[in-house]
Amino acid sequence: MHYWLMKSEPDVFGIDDMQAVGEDVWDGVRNYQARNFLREMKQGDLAFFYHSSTRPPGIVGLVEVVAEDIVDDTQFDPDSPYHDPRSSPDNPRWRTVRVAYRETFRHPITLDALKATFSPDKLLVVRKGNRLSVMPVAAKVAKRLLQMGRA
DNA sequence: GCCAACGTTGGC
DNA sequence: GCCAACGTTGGC
Repeated sequence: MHYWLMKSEPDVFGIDDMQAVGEDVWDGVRNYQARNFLREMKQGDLAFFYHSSTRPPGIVGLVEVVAEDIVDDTQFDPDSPYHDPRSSPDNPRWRTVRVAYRETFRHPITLDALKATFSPDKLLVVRKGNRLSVMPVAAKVAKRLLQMGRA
């Protein structure tokens, strides 16, 4: 079982939306490095839900991977902001996972707290200039994050 | 709203 | 294959 971190803008889709829908396809990722991490995800993996482009940014909850290797249909939708005209249904360029809401942390972990607790080589999201929207989290770090969030 | 960081595109 | 221009992310 592996841990991950996934970013979302609460103005677009936040942890409350995640809780409301219960389950959702994590669509809209259009970065190859992030997609490669999505491809590595397995059913049962847990992902920290991170709010970006908000004040304060930080980890707010937890979701679980419930289905692997899902085609992101928004790539074929001309009306979608995630439309990719160069991807073909025969060979979809963007695949993702389906996730289910698990919990909202009693104590959201702000980016400031993350920076104070973890060095950039331990937790990628605190690295300056990091723009990855999906990234792995080491088990040891994940355990600590769960403690902090649930405290 | 600004701007640093950095991924992508396209001309050559 | 290089690299300048451009677009996007995301913290502040």
